[in-house]
Parts: sequence; C-alpha cells; structure tokens
Amino acid sequence: MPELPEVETTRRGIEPHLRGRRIRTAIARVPALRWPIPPDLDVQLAGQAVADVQRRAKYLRLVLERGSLLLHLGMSGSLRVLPAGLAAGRHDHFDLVLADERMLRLTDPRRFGAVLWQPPGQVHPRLQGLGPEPLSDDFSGDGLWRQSRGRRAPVKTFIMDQRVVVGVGNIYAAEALFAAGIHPLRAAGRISRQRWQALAVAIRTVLAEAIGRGGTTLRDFLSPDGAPGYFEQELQVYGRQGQPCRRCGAELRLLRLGGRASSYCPRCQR
DNA sequence: CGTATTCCCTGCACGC
DNA sequence: TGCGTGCAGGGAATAC
Repeated sequence: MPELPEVETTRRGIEPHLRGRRIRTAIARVPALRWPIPPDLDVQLAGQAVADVQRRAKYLRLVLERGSLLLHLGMSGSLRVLPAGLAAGRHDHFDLVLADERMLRLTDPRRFGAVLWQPPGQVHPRLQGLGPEPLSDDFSGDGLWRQSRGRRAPVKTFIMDQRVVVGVGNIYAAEALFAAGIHPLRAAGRISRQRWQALAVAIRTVLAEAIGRGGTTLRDFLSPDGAPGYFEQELQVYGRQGQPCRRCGAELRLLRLGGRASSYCPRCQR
C-alpha cells in the first residue's frame, strides 16, 4: 500500500504520540512478518524512551535511547495509536505498548511488512545500499543521469529500484513519468541529461504534493488519525487506463512491466 | 554484474 | 449465494 508519501503521512501522524514517551513492552503475535520479529524485542525495548520518529526510504525508524526500532508497512500495513489493551483483531500483529496506557498498533493483512531491531551504533543491513532521499539535496537529475548510463532496464523499473532513489513505488513512478513526458518503457540509459533533470523535478514534485494531501487512499490506506489521503483526486494516469488523458485527451493505455500495471499516455509520453 | 521472473500473504472485485 | 480467477501500492530470492 504505502509508498513514500503514505509512510511520511504515517510518520507525521504517530510522531506526536510517541516522541518523549516511554515504552512499557512490545507484543508480537506472529513470529515473523516479512522477516522474523526478534524474539527478545520486548526485552530490548522495555523502559526506553522514544527520542525521535524518522523515516528512511519506506522504513519508519523509532530512535530510542539505545538502538532503533524499524517498521515497514509492506503493501498492506498501517499504524494507529490506540488505548493499550484494546482487543487485537486477526491482522493486528504487533503492539508497542507505551507507559501512558496507549499503544502503537501495526495491522497488516498481507504480512509483507517488517519489524526490525537496529542495535546502537549500527546500520541495519536493510538500510544499507539505499539510494538518496528524493526530497533531499542528495537527489538530482545529474545523479540519475550518471547512474543510468549503459542501463537497458526500462526507466520505470529503474526509478523504482531503491538503490537508485528511495520511496518511488508503482503509483508515483507512473505519475512522475507522465509529468516528465517520458514513456515507461524507455531504456534508462537512453534518456538525455536534460530529461533526467525534468524527471527528477517531477519525482520531487509529485511526492511533495502527495505528502501535502496526506497520501493516496486506494482501498484502505488511512493515516494514523483515521483520515484518508486526498491525492487520489490528483492522479493523472495511475488506474486511469481507458480514460482520456487530462492533458491531451488521448486514451490512456496500460502495459505490464515485471507484473506491475503501468498506465501512461501514448501521446504525451515518449 | 544486470535483467526478468517468481514468490511471500490475504482480501477483494469480478465473471460465471 | 458460491466459487474460481486475477489483481493489489513492496521487495527479495532466484534463474538466467
């Protein structure tokens, strides 16, 4: 479900409830989500205060006094702050119980999410090798251009590679390519420096706008306070195949790239 | 190394 | 109503 804007929306929603609060314990109801949940996590976490709530790529990082708790929402995960002790439903897999009688609850029907422990002074292997944050100064069209030389992979696949740039998933890849006028199948290595700069701007703009609207609600994404995201109304191509392009009126098409639906405008995107 | 495919899991929309 | 099919926003393992 969540790409960068939804994860960032989630971060902003939970941060005020967590920062400075002390953890009482943690409850894992399944041994593993995407990866095993460390069995002694409750021992690691108990008594620690949350110093900060950060996001890196699509991971949330709860910075504690000693170490960090990493959470990933996968495709269907969501987080809410609830009264501690509220009965758990079938897909409520993990609770972080706070000393103030509230808890952070991770719900994840498809269980592609993750709960990981990063010891003090270490960078978790899952966070190693990640590309730049698209909203930071480390991200640039020139960087993309340089990295893409000689690459024959389709540009859409390339920008969804978390080693190239983080946080761009299927929805926002499609939207950014439309905004930049680039066909999703174009080989990454055959895009000019100038067009890479346009694409970098498009990625930034699309993500920032989506964050500003609280993310995209498809199916069931809700921010931790229960509000839906409103970016769906802004989508230009994602999920709109068969409908007219909002810019030129041509009928939007759909192709499949590595099993992922990719809609685009055959006239605006070359 | 780069690229394409497959799989993890459940829920849901759809067609029959 | 019930059942089968295909699809879903992520990402890693595997097979070339």
